[in-house]
Order: sequence, then C-alpha cells, then structure tokens
Amino acid sequence: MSGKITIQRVAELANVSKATVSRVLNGYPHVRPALRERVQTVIRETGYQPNNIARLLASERSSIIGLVISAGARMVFNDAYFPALTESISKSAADKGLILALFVSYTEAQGQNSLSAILSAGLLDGLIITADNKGDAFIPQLLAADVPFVFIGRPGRVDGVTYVDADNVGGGYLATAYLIDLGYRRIATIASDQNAAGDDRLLGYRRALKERGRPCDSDMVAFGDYTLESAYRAMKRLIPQKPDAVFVASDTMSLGALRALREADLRVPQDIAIVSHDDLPPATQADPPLTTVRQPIGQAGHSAVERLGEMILGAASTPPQGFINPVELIVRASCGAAQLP
Amino acid sequence: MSGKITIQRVAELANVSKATVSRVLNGYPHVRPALRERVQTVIRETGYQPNNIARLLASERSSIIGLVISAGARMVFNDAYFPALTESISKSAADKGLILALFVSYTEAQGQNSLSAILSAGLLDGLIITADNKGDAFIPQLLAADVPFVFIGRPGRVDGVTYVDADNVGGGYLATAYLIDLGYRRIATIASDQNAAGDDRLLGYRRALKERGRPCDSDMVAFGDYTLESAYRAMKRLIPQKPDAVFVASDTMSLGALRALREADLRVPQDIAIVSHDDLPPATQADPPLTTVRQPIGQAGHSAVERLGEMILGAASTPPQGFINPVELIVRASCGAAQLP
DNA sequence: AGACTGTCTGAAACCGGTTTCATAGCGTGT
DNA sequence: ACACGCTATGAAACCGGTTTCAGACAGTCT
Repeated sequence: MSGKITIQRVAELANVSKATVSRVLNGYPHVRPALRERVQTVIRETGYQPNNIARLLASERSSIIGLVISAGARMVFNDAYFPALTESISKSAADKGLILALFVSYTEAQGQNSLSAILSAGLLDGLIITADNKGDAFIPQLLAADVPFVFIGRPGRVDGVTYVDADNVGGGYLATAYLIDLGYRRIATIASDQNAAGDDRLLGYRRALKERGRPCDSDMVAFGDYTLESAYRAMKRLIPQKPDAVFVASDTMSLGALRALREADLRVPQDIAIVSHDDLPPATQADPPLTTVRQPIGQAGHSAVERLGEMILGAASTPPQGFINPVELIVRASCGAAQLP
Repeated sequence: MSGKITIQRVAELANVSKATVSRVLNGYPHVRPALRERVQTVIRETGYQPNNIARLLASERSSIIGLVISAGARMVFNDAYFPALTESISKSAADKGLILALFVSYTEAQGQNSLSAILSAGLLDGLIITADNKGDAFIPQLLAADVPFVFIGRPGRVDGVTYVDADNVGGGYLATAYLIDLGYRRIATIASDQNAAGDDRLLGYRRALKERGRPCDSDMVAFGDYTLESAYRAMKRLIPQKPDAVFVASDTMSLGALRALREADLRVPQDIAIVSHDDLPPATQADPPLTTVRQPIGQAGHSAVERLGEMILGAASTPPQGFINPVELIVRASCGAAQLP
C-alpha cells in the first residue's frame, strides 16, 4: 500500500506532467510558484517518496559510497583505529545524505576480488580506501576505472591520488621532543614498519632527536606490527638498553609495552616514561593512563567524505591533492610530567 | 570505456534478443545449449557486467542489506562489541554476495529519522537491527513496513520478530557456577540494567547462586552502564562488602573493576577473583588476562545474515523465531583457578 | 494428415524516475 | 504591430535491465 504512489500518480493528482513533478522534487528552477506549491501539497498529502532505484538508474548516480577496509585480521579486530574511522565516516556520510556500504577484506587477493565486483556492479558513486599495509595495489585499478576515490593514509604513489592523512611525522616529533624537553636522556621507540604511518612516526622521532643534537642509536629502535604481543616482545628487547623513556607508535602497542615493563618490575612513569600515539580508548583504559598523540580520526573521516563528495559532483574541479590533519599531544600520567624541573 | 557494454550490445553480438541474454544471465531454463554457449562466450569476451541498478529496478531486489546500529556513543566507541559484530556481519554478507550498508545513530530520534529515510528509499532488501538499549522502538515501524529484518539481541516484544541472541542467562550462570565450584564464598557482580543482555546475565548469576543454595544478597550487586568508569565506581561500592570474587558483565567493565581493585591494593586473583563476559580484545589485554565467558559474536553475525537471506528469498517460508547461540567459558589468569583444592 | 503439446525465442511492455526537446505564452524593444 | 528572447510546461525518449506474451517450430497422439 505504502509504496504504491509513483511520480505518475502525483502528476495526475496535481494535474501536471511527470517532468514538472521531477523538477519540483529536485528543486530545479522554471516552475511557477503556484504550480510548485500545488505539487508540494500533493506530495505532502500522499506521503509520496521517490523510488531511489529508479532515480539513480535515470540519473546515473546512486548516493552510495563504499568504504574499503583491507587489513590483516589482527588490525581490524584488535585495534580501535578502524572502528573509530568507520564510525566517523558513517556519520559524515549520513550528514551528507550518502549511504555507506562497507567492504572488509583480510588479504590483498580478497580485496582485489571484491573491488572488481564492486566496480563492475557500478552501484557506487565513489570509494574511500583504507589499508594497513603499504600495498596500494588498488590504485592503478581505481584510476583505470575512473571512479572517484579518496585514500586514507599516505599512499605509496601519490600522483593523481587524493588522500587524507594525519601528520604522523609531526606526531612522532611532538612525542619525542616532549620527552626530551621533560629531561629524559635515553629515549627509545617501538615503531612499526608495517605501513606508511609507522615509517612517518619513526621519521618524526629521529628528526626530533637530531634537531636537539641527541644521538639516534639504532639499538633504541624496536619494531612491532601494531599488536600488543609484538610490542611486548619489542619492549623486552629494549629493556637491556636501559631507556628512561619510550615513544610507542600506537596505543595498543603501548599496552604490550606496559605488560613487559610490569613483568620487569619497572614502574611507569617513575622508572620509565611512555608517550603513545593515537589516543584511542586503550589510552585512557591503560594503567597508568597514557600520554599520547591524538590523531584526529573523526576529522579524517569527515575530510575524506567531504573530498569525495566534491569529486563526485564536480569531476575535474579540484586537482588531486593530499590533506594532512594536524595532531595534538594529550598529556596524562604515563610521561612523568611531574619530573619537570 | 569499461561501463559501455550493455545487454543490448551483447544481444547484438550474439545475434539474439535481450530477453535471451537475460535468461542466460539468470540461469533460466528454455534456452538451447548452443545459444546459451554462444551468449556466454560473448559475455566472457566482452567482459560484460550487468548494471545492477537497472537490474534491481526491474527485478525490485537490490542485494543490499542494511545494518542499523543504534547505541549511545559510549557504547559504539568504547566497547569492542559493535566493531566485532559489524565485522562478522560484513564478512558473512560478502560471502553471500550481499552488499552491506551501515547506519549508525546515537539517539533514538536520530535512529527513527534515518530508519524512515532508509525504508522510504526502498533500496534495501532487508535489515539487521542492533540496539544497546531495550528500546526496540523500531520494531512496530519495521513490521508495518513489511521489510524483512533480523534483530540482534533479545527484543522486548518477541512475537513476529526473528532474532539472534547469545545465551546470556547461560553466560551469567556459567561464570557464577564456576566461581562457586572454585570455592569462592562471597561472589559479587557488576551487572547492567541498560539492556536485555545485562538483565539476562544477572538472571544467570542469581540462578546459579540459588541453585547451589547460596544467599543472593542485593548488597553484592552493583550496576554499571558498560563503560569502564561506571564499573570503576561500581567496584568501589562493592569493595566494602568484602567480596572474594566478582562476575563482571562485560570485558570493558572488567577493566574498570581492575582499576578500582588496584587502587584499593587488592590483588587479582589472590585477593579477589574476576570472571568477565564477552571475550573481546580487552580480555586478553588486561592485566591479569581475564577468565571470561566467550560470546560467539562471529556466529551471531553469521546466523543473522543467514536468517535474513532466507527471509528475503522465501518470504513466508520460515516462521519468526529466536535463535540462541551457546556461550563458553574461557579460563585465564583472573579467576585463580589454581586455588582449586 | 491434422490437432495438440511443449520447448524455444524475440518483440514489446514495464520498472519509476530524469532529461531533452519542442512549443506555448508572455513581456519587451523598436 | 512585429520580431525577439525568456520562462514555463508537457510529451516523449531514455537509463538497462526483467518479464509477459504470442508465435515459430518440433515432436507426439489419434
């Protein structure tokens, strides 16, 4: 009963043509106010709702955007990053009247498959791509298919790609500089070489040390893969170097570092300070709560949707470009800020 | 270039009508093998992909299902439950060739709005609904709209609703009975009255105590709202009652309980045992790792998609029904299992 | 042989919108 | 008064499939 009213029916009731109803519906000009009013009344009274399918078949636009998450199961499950990002994108999409379709894949091959399916379906207006590894294997395919897309994170090849990223170099720098300024002398890091973000944070760490004339000893760098366990092992390797502070490249990894330190009977922050990165729920849930670099995930999602929206509308209007969101240091208990002279 | 091949073009190349191509595409009978073969060859060679939009306009089916998450921001952000569920649903949907659209809303009013929009768009074949509160305000609207849907969790009104839930009563029972059997005498609980799952887990706790002839003192029950902070406060209220064990109704809340116990200089499990519920990442990340009731979230997502698929196809074939997934106890360090006689 | 089935196949209608195009109507400048 | 331009409107084409319907053809029954 409810779905039975079509544009044809509305047109008849308002004594106009389908074309006019369509114009009113889409807010196009060239409709006399009186007519417009009459049509709107009929729409209101009948509770007419246009059929989106028909609409998008005709207009060749679906108002659906896809979010492609391609990451190891480790990441998606155990890190709060993707959920937070997904949520913010979903919210921004809803605000813009876009429907968000979700595609999660765990392997690159799987991702390629589903991407092909997605593209060929021709259902989506555009895509937001996130990947935890450096593999931006999708990009050539996307460029070839001429689908609007925005990359979240820094892609390996940048030309022709619009992307949104956090200032990871700045994050690593901020954290490390802060530790130096607090007076720590032996500052280690648990980094990651799993993705561009990890590389950048490490770069920031090194830059801060160098700028302030500190040695940048490779013994003080250990790598993890964003899991708690990997960071636990990394911390164990670092402890013999007797660091008095560590910059850990993600909150989840900080939990692992904390566990290793606890087992070694080292107190945080009295014996060793930690500055983390991300400011996701684990940062406040940890004991002690973590001083951490806040990555504006909500803003990343928002910008991504915003950019994509622009790309979908005015195809060639804005040239491909990278957008880097600034980060910010959130001071909590793990850094021993009290030790300041 | 790639999207240019239409059914019309394929028909011409194969020297048949659109109708025949359509029949081949959909595997309908009444096509001579020779013709079928010829059409398939053309399809293969041209790489033709049917346009889903047109297809679904004509067939009135979209292969898109919606996942509606209506929950306080607290929940969605800070608990791993929804991300895990979303992920499993996304995976199951992909396996069945369904596209998953995501709708997240934070307030009931917002949810109602977006639901109306979703339904009127007529884009979706069916819906999966999750809500953290008891408010199943959507249900009447959904039933009225005659849209196939599956509820995850236990809805307040059950008639006419297909739902998938975990055996929460069994979970509370299992945890509590286990603590009793380990020899603990004063078993408290941090429960939640925020949703049906919380009610059920509390019910299981009470049932276990009653069955084994233990008193069920209301001083030993404190309520939280699934956040760490609420559980921290709840635990503080419980400590004066001198419990020797606590059943905490979610992993995130267990983190809060742990924090309160640490501040009170009570060791886990030596001074007090904890059994948690959910077995999400925080359970293994906690210190000590938590003995917890594993809720099969992956299976819940899978069943939900499965049921919904059935409903979409054979409208009236299966009567509405509840599906309860069993739970399982995962023993880790927080329960002091070593104390067994 | 003629009537009757049953299996293939294509033409055309249809899904419900958007968009193009032709035309009617009106005001304006000369 | 006439040409001109501009706005408002409806008819019809179109998007790319699915589905209905009727007819062609082959095989079977009487």
